[in-house]
Amino acid sequence: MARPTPLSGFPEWLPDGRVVEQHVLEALRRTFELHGFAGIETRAVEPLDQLLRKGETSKEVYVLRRLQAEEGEDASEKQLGLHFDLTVPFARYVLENAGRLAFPFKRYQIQKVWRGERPQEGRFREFVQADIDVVGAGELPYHYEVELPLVMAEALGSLRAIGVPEVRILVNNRKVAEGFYRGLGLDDVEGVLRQVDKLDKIGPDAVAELLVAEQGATPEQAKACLELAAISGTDASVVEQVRALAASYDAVTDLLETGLGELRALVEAAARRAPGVVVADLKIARGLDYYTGSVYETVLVGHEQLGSICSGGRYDTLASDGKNTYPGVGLSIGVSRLVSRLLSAGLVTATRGVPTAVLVAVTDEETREASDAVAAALRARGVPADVAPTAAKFGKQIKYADRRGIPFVWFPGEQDQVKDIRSGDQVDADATTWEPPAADLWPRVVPAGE
RNA sequence: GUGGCUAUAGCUCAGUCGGUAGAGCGCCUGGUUGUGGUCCAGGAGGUCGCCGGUUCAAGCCCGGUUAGCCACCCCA
Repeated sequence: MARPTPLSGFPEWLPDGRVVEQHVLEALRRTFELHGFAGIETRAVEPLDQLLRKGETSKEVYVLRRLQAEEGEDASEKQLGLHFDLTVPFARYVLENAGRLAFPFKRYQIQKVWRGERPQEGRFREFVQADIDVVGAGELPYHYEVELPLVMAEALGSLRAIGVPEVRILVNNRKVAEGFYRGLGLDDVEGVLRQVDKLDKIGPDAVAELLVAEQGATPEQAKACLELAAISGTDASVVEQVRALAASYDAVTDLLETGLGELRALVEAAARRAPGVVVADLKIARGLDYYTGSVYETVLVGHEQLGSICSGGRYDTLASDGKNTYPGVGLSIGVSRLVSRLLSAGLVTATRGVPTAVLVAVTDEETREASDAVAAALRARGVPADVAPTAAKFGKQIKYADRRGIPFVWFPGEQDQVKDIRSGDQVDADATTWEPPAADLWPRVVPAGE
């Protein structure tokens, strides 16, 4: 078979990259569980009509079909698509299991998702998301909108030790934006948000033009939108700035006041519990139209161009079965986006790509069993050990270990010896008692350069 | 979905005016008694993405196609 070419947008890591990814996944899972989130996994597919409820995303959904599907089979059976996020499957799961779940229900979910996008750096067609959501039955207290981003701050903060840069969680509140725009007399809130969202890419002048041309705003309304978008800060003073701005345009509404109250609570709590991490930023819009309260977007400091690595928000109707509605709030980390940057920018590295801590050399094939016995004795005590593939010259066997990052080579004999191939130190050793230093026992993930 | 760029050794790339293919790194072997990395010597490895056209002659020019990268869109 000819050598296959890589498929763009379907990332695969080499073993040492996988070590990094798994460390990240483990760290996230641990933080989520420390905060009481229960883990679930949902199937990879959902009925197509469920997936399409979000509207615009339809083009991105991969549909599933049997290769030999009969003509007309698709019509009689329910069409299936691969899920493109974890929120839609979760909503379906909540409805399906509502009678067996206890609300408010806190869950985390770490799975692959698929999107038919044009790939780019940090943008994939198959990638891993790590979601946390809290969903209530009928109602959901506001304080969860404060707590969830702080859980994510803690989860991402736990990765600082391996070299992950600082994060900044930018927050806004849909009620603030909507209340402000409506107060100005702009009723196409979605449209305005979409234009304002381009601020970082095309600049304020171009956004102002778009607001006038596309949204039918007056130049003064456009100016007000830009002034709102320019407000940001880490304390409650942003609330006063917004209120003053709205007053100056006579655009104060009840909705705006409600949103400002919520934003203030979030910023104040965050300032106490995770100082400097959460920043109120009134230009954060989020394209998704189902958010109804707080919205969140997270950037890696120094890697802002990568885009958001963790986003989410509050939605009043995560799910609804007609009789009951289930409001929720959640965030999702783009694990693949994060890990791909950690690896490509050389921020984080694994000490080795194989688990093996000790390579047991083979003197000759007649005594391979003795080498196997050494490896077995090491493994029995929890030391990952491998046996050399051939009884090649010891130089080659050492090289075999070196190329894989295996730190120790064991030489069986009258008196067994073990060599630390980094230092060259070689000492007598006994397979029933010898242990490598704790730091060498398993591969570790460390900041690059250490 | 729209637009731009690219495609040569395992990797990163060079290849002039169109004249049958190069470097560095990596890999293999050797430098005597079974201990790697440095150094030295030697070696293997290419359908120049694919299909067609122009030409005496194409890696190079032209058309198509596929794939990759980047930007837009959107988003993790």
